[in-house]
Amino acid sequence: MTAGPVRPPQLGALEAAVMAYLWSGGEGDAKTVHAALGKRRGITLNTIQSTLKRLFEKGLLGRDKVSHAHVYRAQVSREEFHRDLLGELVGDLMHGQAEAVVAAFVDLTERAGPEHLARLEALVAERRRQLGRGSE
Amino acid sequence: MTAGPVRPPQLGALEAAVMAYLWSGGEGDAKTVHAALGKRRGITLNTIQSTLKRLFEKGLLGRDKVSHAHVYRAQVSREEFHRDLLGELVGDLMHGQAEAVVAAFVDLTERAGPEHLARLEALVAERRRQLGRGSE
DNA sequence: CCAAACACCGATTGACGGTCGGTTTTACTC
DNA sequence: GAGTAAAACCGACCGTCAATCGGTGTTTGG
Repeated sequence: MTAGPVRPPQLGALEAAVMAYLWSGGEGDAKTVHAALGKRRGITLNTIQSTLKRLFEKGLLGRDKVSHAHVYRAQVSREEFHRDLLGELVGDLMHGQAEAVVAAFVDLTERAGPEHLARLEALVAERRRQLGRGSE
Repeated sequence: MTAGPVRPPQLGALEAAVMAYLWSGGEGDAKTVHAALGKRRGITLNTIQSTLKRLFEKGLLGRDKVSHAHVYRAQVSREEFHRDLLGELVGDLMHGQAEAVVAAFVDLTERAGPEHLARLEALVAERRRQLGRGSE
């Protein structure tokens, strides 16, 4: 096996909305999801069904047959998905420009809310402390 | 103002290669770029030309007419582009999961090379120090 | 067994990137 | 100034992919 690079699939707008719904709501069948966000968008139940199926095929959703309906649920947690997404990008960018990437991230963190900087610093400190033992 | 959504365009494989070349090489016309990476791929000069033009239209490249040829150069630095790219993603993810995003990033930084953690910590510390005083 | 509920298939549309062929424009050279 | 070669430009086609839905199976509950 060739070690498939864990490519987190790019999601379209509707796909992202569906994932967000299931990450928050836990689970749901096509009808439920359609009621929650299909109605507003004026799209048919069929569209939701197709989207759910595609997400299922991408491995992002799991499903169980309950009576004659599929009940979908997230197969990959929001955190996991985001981690992969970020990892994909950062992994690419880190080649040669690691410094710049790190700096950019600090910048973004501050912009997202200076209070997050404290959290960031604490996490980094902890990691470094753990690195202290064992290696140089 | 709410900040114009600076959407960094997603680049295709060839586009990314061209940008990488110009970020490193400084500048070049279609022929140069084609010689550098078109030949290997067995693609026409025309293809390179189209790609350069699209990147120009996206605002990523600038160009000057020298004699009857366009000489292209990066209009957006690699760092700037990466910053925008990262900003786009992080901005999306930070909504609600800021903690997780920060943690994931620290994780990735360590994986990319534990020596980067020191840099990260230093940067964060500096930012926090600057937050203490007024601005300017 | 029949009808509703639901899944599945196939087709279409609209972006986009990659890829070129063919045409037009441009700029030197004689 | 005409001729020519270089390069730009235009338009077209293909492949991929998400969104969208109509039509057709399939399952189930009464």
